[in-house]
Amino acid sequence: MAKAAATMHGQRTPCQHCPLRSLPHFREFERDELNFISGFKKGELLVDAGATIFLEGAHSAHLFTILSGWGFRYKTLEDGRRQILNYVMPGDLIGLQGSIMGEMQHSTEALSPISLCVFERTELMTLYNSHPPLAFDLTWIASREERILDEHLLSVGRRSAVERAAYLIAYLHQRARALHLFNSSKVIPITQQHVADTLGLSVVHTNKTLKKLAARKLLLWQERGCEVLDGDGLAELAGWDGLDSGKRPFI
Amino acid sequence: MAKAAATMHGQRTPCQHCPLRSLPHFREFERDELNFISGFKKGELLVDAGATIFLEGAHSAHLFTILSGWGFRYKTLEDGRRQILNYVMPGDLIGLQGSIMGEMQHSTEALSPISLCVFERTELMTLYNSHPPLAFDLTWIASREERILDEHLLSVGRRSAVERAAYLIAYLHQRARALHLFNSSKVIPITQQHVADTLGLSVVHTNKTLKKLAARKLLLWQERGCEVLDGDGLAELAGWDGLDSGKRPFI
DNA sequence: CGTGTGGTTGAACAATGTCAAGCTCTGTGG
DNA sequence: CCACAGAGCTTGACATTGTTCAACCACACG
Repeated sequence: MAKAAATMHGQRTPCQHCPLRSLPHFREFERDELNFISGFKKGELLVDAGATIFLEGAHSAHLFTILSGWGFRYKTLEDGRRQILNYVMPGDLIGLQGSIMGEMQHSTEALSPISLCVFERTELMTLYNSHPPLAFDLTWIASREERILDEHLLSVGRRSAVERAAYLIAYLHQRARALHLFNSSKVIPITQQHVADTLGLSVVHTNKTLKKLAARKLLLWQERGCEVLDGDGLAELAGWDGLDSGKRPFI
Repeated sequence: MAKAAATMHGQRTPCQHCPLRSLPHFREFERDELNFISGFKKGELLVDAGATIFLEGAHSAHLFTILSGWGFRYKTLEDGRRQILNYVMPGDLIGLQGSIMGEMQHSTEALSPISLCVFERTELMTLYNSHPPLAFDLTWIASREERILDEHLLSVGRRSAVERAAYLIAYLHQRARALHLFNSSKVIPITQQHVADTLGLSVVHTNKTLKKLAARKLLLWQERGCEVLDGDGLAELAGWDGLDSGKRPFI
């Protein structure tokens, strides 16, 4: 199932030349902050599509920032039922929950090949001591995740199947677009099984639901993913206001 | 509908004698931290049952810690469908999301009379600058909320109606018990409408689902609330591991 | 060539929602 | 003290939504 290949490198991209920092989506950093983070970064990690980055129950010594690629966080029940909680994309810090509170209570898997910046959990407290604005950013990052989960919960709990699907695709589209991820592929690299497990639906019903959206010319389902034709139309159908457009911090 | 009565007091309970601090559930504080927080606290606020504490879209200048009472966070769709996101109880910090990120994107309402400690948003950065361990606690608090939302999402997305209901009641029971909230009443002060809006079900179906749990002698539905007969049984039925039993910080 | 993964479809069935009515409290005003 | 109204709970009949099962298809890959 999961090809668990992972390769560790020494530091390749220095934070000062991080390709993500030039995106208008992220806030600017002080030189001092940048230097600190560069020292905080221990190296880079490459994982294959399908690889598990974190497993529920683990106590990881590391946390990561996604440099490139797509992945998702999920939880499972004992009998195998799976719920996808959220998707991770470049600039996202993963493993913070586990680093702050101890044990990881969800798993994280790669949807595409992913490259990661590696940080060490034990050095987190140094960050809090020496760089209060970065500490604030960490709380900001956790609050943002909370906010997104609020919206997902509203979606799964109260939106109809069509609305839910429309919301999910609109959400992924907005995030990916802000990160300029559609320069090469234009396709969101998920299967209908992923959509089903995110929306709390069966694959069969998900398939029929996506067909309805395709019939309305809102999206197109390709091999290995989804192409968005009308992101605003999807958001409107879902009754969703869209994401914050302001700049956000990242570590 | 909402009786919006609220009364502001000067500081009544000094943080050094906060009744919550003596609970084994919370972590101990340094004298220095306690002094800082005591200065951070601007007063106390009393709100009636049914009152709205935060409204979606507002930019509140304050954040609060619950001293006593029950409440809940929720979001609504334009046509009125409501999703309850989580419940708030003594020791919970509310309004952090809004304080960190700007606008509040959910509402908060009191289930019972609530007393609140009042803090000012503008002084948050002082906390980050002067007390790194407290800053860490704030991130911890945000991460904890995230973790709870993860579990809720799993519940609403993948558990059956009976499992969901069992999980919710077990969850509320465990939290309230850890806070010694059942000394007086033994009853969780919610209506079946609240349960329905938390689980993403209709009230009618919720009623029938709760009857099944009552038939199994797991709980008892009273006027104005729910009494738990077998918390472990509920958790087991839901396939839920329960909350962390460790101490947690609070501000 | 097989084989596997992911997508598609229809039919039977189960879970949940909607509607409508009635019931039991509690609080309120006459 | 009684009548009434409203909130919350309960129940049954029926409609809708979503699930399960069982095929089958198309394509990529070894």
